[in-house]
This record gives sequence, structure tokens and C-alpha cells, in this order.
Amino acid sequence: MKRITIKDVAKKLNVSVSTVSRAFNDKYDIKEETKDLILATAKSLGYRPNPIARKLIQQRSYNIGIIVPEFVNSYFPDVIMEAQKVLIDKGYQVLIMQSHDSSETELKNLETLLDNMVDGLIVSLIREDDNIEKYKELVDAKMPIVFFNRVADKLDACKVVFDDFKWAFFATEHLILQGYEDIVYLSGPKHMKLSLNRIMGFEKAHRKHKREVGKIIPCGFYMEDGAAAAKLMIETNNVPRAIFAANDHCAIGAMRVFKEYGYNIPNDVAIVGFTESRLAEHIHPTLTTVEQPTKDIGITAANLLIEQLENKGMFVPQTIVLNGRLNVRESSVTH
Amino acid sequence: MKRITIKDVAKKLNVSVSTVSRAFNDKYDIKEETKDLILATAKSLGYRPNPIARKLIQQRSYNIGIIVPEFVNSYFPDVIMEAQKVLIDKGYQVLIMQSHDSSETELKNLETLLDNMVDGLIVSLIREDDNIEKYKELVDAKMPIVFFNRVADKLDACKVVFDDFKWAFFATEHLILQGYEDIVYLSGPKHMKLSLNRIMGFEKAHRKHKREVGKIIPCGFYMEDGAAAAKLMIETNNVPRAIFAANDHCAIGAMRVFKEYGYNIPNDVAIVGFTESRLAEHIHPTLTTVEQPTKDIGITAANLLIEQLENKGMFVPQTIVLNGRLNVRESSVTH
DNA sequence: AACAGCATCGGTAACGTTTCCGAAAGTAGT
DNA sequence: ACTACTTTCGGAAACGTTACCGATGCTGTT
Repeated sequence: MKRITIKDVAKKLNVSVSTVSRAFNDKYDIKEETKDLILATAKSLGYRPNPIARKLIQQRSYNIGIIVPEFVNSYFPDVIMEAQKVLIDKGYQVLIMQSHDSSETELKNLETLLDNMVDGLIVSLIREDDNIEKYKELVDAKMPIVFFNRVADKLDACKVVFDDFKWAFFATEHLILQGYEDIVYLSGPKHMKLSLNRIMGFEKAHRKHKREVGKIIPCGFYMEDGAAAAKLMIETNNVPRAIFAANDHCAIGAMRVFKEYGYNIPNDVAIVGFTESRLAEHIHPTLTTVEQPTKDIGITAANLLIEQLENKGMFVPQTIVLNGRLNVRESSVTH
Repeated sequence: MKRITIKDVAKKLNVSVSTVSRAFNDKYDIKEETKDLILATAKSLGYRPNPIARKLIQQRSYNIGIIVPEFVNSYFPDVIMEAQKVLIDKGYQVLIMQSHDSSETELKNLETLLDNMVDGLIVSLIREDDNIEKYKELVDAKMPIVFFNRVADKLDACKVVFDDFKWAFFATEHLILQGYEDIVYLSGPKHMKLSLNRIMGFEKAHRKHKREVGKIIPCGFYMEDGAAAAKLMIETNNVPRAIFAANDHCAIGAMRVFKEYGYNIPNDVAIVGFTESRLAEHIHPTLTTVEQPTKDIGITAANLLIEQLENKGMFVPQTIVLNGRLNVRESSVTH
């Protein structure tokens, strides 16, 4: 069962391969009738253009690489899959890589993607500084890249980001308005801009309401991190009235420990998460959290990349800030 | 910044392109010294072999397609990412597609993968019957395929499966040994072999302990499904003493509703899940569940596929059954 | 009638590899 | 010294497509 090539179609109709190629590429210099005829017989022969040959001659791989830190939180799969949809429709192929929170793996991933001759990249960084020279090289060499979620200021490239400052502000203000004094922020790693932005939002909310800014404790994005932080609070007798967590997983990890130790949520400790996860509605108590527009992020990143690929050269990098929503649920509202 | 080709390397050393190719492909008919020399200078020139040209001449895409139903449960990302690791090491590229529980999307995914000339496939089916003719065609045409998780009996292909029968049996027996009468199984869709196998395990455990087989209620794999089932039980006054759920998400959805209605778990209703999820340890009460060896499943599937790709033609399809573990936690043990 | 311009097509080089065939030189056996 | 074989390499075809250049025939204008 040999694969049918463009030559077979050409021979069948006694036309040249160029004409068949023209038919398949919607060129202007071909008669409408012959085009239809060619497409029809091609279909009946079961001909599919060989994408590899096309890539070779066009000097484009039609490969797009995506690098994300992890797949544990549903955030990344959600945005990636949405981006992939857009890209596949445009004829691109998507290669997905996880860095597992390691900058070395990130670099390795980058290398394998480059070996595969990706035409462009969509990246969420592990740390802002670690592989920055490598990315800078790529950006300087006009490689189309879109960063999202975790971005680096120093890179002059396209970025799709969430307004972390604003929504951290709203989340914190929500806790303040509920009347809680003593609010602690379990922050993400401080080397991430997104963490710093949220910290600023956290502080601003306090200042607006003339409160002393609550304690900021560096934490992480996984359940274990939240659990460890909660345990430490309990053991050192430092349980605050309310907690604003780095994300939902972190919040849920903390909630588990508090509940184990007999604390009631929200009556003893109120809690709000970040980056709405699939669990937020399904745990007890349901979790107040900030919803990020994962679909929009994916779609926007993909579209920005496509624009870059199509107008290579004359393209000014832009940063797009997307909006969110605060989903208020039981974990933060005392009755 | 033109990409450096094999010709540039050849010219630099005054050797032929064939020799350079030989150096990079570990061929026998090349002197060790010249090989080392070539590799060294190639590296210094920054030469990377163009994978697309290689694919064209070798008539292989080095593309592997993976089709899974969804990414909501962490099960699929876990096995896929593990499979990808193995495949990338062997020089393959992985294309990941979600079918979103729709057979039509599955078929569409299959078509795009074929358009991309995948050399092989790893598939978890939506339904056993829906696209079976298409898959049969591919299998008959000697396309290397490995099915996992959701497989079809009618297809004579490689399969990597979990011993659903055995572990449903153990999970049920665990509930019986805890002394619970009246155990209900919230089963997965009946069109899936895996559901039927688990039902048989559920029944066998009852028979072994001379019990009347508990009720089997068709459910689904998402939290909503479990929640809906629980709500129905409560409203129709049919709450059993224990529940064996289709998977963890289903179990957690049910738990949420029960807790909302004031039921205590496990003292009023005991519950066990299936396919250990990241939440099992982190919800309250912690969830007893059956752990599937996701990593092994991914690795095994990838290796089976590679074997097939390398010994195309003379390869007998085999089915590999992998083992699991019952993680007993709070949700099923009354104190 | 001469010419420009357009529409439509064919032929061929090119993309960067690998693979096949054969050549050259060296080695060993007789 | 002749043959046979091995080692090491070069040349060229091939993979399937697209892009470029040119050829042909037709239409319309002067």
C-alpha cells in the first residue's frame, strides 16, 4: 500500500505536477475547472499532500513548541489545549514539554524543540533569570516567541499575562471587607514577577483600608506547600484569621491541615485561593478563588504567535493583559 | 543567520556529504578518526542535522500520535507524559489530541494525525464500537498502534490494560470486610470493557462472601456525575452504607453532596474511589482508592510501540496487564 | 496586422538528507 | 606478482513537494 504522490495524480490526468500543486495551494494561475477536476480525482485516489516534503521545500517546520513548568495544576493543560486548537487549525503541529520546575530540564526541552526546528515557541518560564541568555539569543534571532503566565521583564517579546496585581487586590479586599483582621498571604516564589505583583496587590488593599499590611510567607503552588505552611502556623501558634493562598492547590493543602487540627473554615480561619481549579467547587467548604481566563490566555497566545509567524520581521512585541473574576464561595464568608 | 547544512560541514573538511552523514549515523564504513573530526567540527560550526530532510528520505515521519478522551482527570496527562519521555529519547515527536468524550472529535483527531503522517499511535478509545472500522483499517494496514485503558476486544492490536476486574474485586472486598452491607457501585459507562470488568469484580467479591450483589448504577467519570448520583440517592431515600465509585472524581463529587446533606463519611456512608488522583490524599476525609501504575502504563505503551515500529511486519500483538494497589484511607474505615 | 497583456500551463531546480554503487587503496594469502 | 577481500570514501540518485521561468494561445487595442 504505497502512498499516493502528487505525480500519481498528475499522471492520471495528464497534467504537470506544478498544476496539481497549484490546485492544492489555491494559486491564482489555474483555471477553476481544472482545479476542481484535480481536487476531485485526487480525493478519489486518496491523495494526501506529504507535509514533510512541503516543509522541506518551504523551509518551515510548521512545528510550534510549548514549554510549561508542570501539569499538576489544571491551569497549564487548560491553556495549552486551547492554544493547540488554534494552532492545529492553521496547520501547525504542537510539541508540548514540561520542565517539572527545573531550569535544567527547561533548557533541555528548549534544545529538543530547536532540534525539531520549531517555527515558534509558547513559554511559561520556571524562573525569570535562569535561561534568560538563551531566550535572549532566540528573541534577537527573530524567533517568534510568546511568553505567558510566568514572564521575564528583561525580554522584549510578546507576553500574555494576567492582571495579578489587580486580582490579588480584589481577593485581599474581599477578606478585609468580610471583617477579618490579620490576613496572611501565602505567596508564590519571590523570583517570579507574578508573585511580586500579587504581593503588591495584597499590600495595596491593606493600605486602602488603612490596615497594617499582613504577613507575607513564601510558599509554593502545590498542596504539600500549603499543608506545610499551615502546619507551621499551627505549631508556632500563629494561625491568622484569614489566608490568601498562592493558588487553589496551596489553599486546599492548607485547608486539609487546618481541618485535621479541628479548625473550622471559614469560622476559625477564612481562606481564598487563586487560579480557579476544578476542585474549588467540589471541596468542603467550597473555595473562594480568583478565576483566570485560561481559554482566552491560550487563544491569545496562539494568535499572537501566528501573527508573528506571518509578519516575520515587521512585528512589534506586545503585552496583553487579561482580566479575571473573583468567585466568592463558602471558604471566605462567615455566616 | 542561515542554518548550517551538511554541505557546509563537508566543504569545511574537504570530505563528501556522504562521509559526514556516515559520521552522524554511526555507520560502520568510516574511520574512527575522521568520524571524531567531523563530529567535532560539526559541533563547532553549530550544525544540527535537519530532521525534516531525514524524514523525507527515510520515508518516516518520526511522529507518534496520542489520542485520549480528556485531560480532566490527571490519569491521562500522567501516562502520556511518561510515554512521551520514552518516545522523545528515541527521536520521536509526539502529537497529543483530546477527544473530549466525543467520537466525532476522535475521528477528526485521527484524520489530522494521519495527515501528519504519524508512524504510530497510542490510543485510549471513547467508545469501543464507534470508530472501530477506521481502526481496523489501520491495524490491517500494519499501522503500529497500542491501545490502553479503554480498549476494544475486536481489535487485534497491542494493548496495555489495568486489571480492572481484580482491583474492583479487592476494593469491594475491602468494603465487605469492613462490615458494610448494602454496597452500591457507581459504575462507568456500560459500553466500556473496563466498566464491565469492574462490575464483574464487584459481583465476584459479593459472591465470595455469600452476599447479595449490590446495586449497580451507571454513572460517569466526573465530579458532576458523582454529585448527581449522590443527590438522587438522597432524594429517593436510597442512601447505601457504602459506595464504590467509578473513579476518584466521581467519588469526590458524591462525597461533597453527602457532606452538604449532613452525612458523615465514613460513619454514615463509606466510600472508595478508583484510579488514585492527586486529590485522594488531600480531601477530607482522605479517600480510599485503587492506585493505577500510570507511569508504567505510559512507559509500557511507548515501549510496545517502539518494538512494533522497529520490527514492523513480524510482530505479534500482545496484551500486557499491569498491577495496582489499594490505598486504604479514612473514607472507608469506620472507627 | 502588429503588438501588448493576460490566463493557463509545463519543465526543472531546489530543499537537506540518506542510500546505493562503485572506486581506490591497503592487506593478506598463495 | 596475482587475486581476493576489506576498509574507507566519493558521486549521484532519490524522497515529494514548491517556486521560478518560460512557453503557448487567446483577447483586445491601435
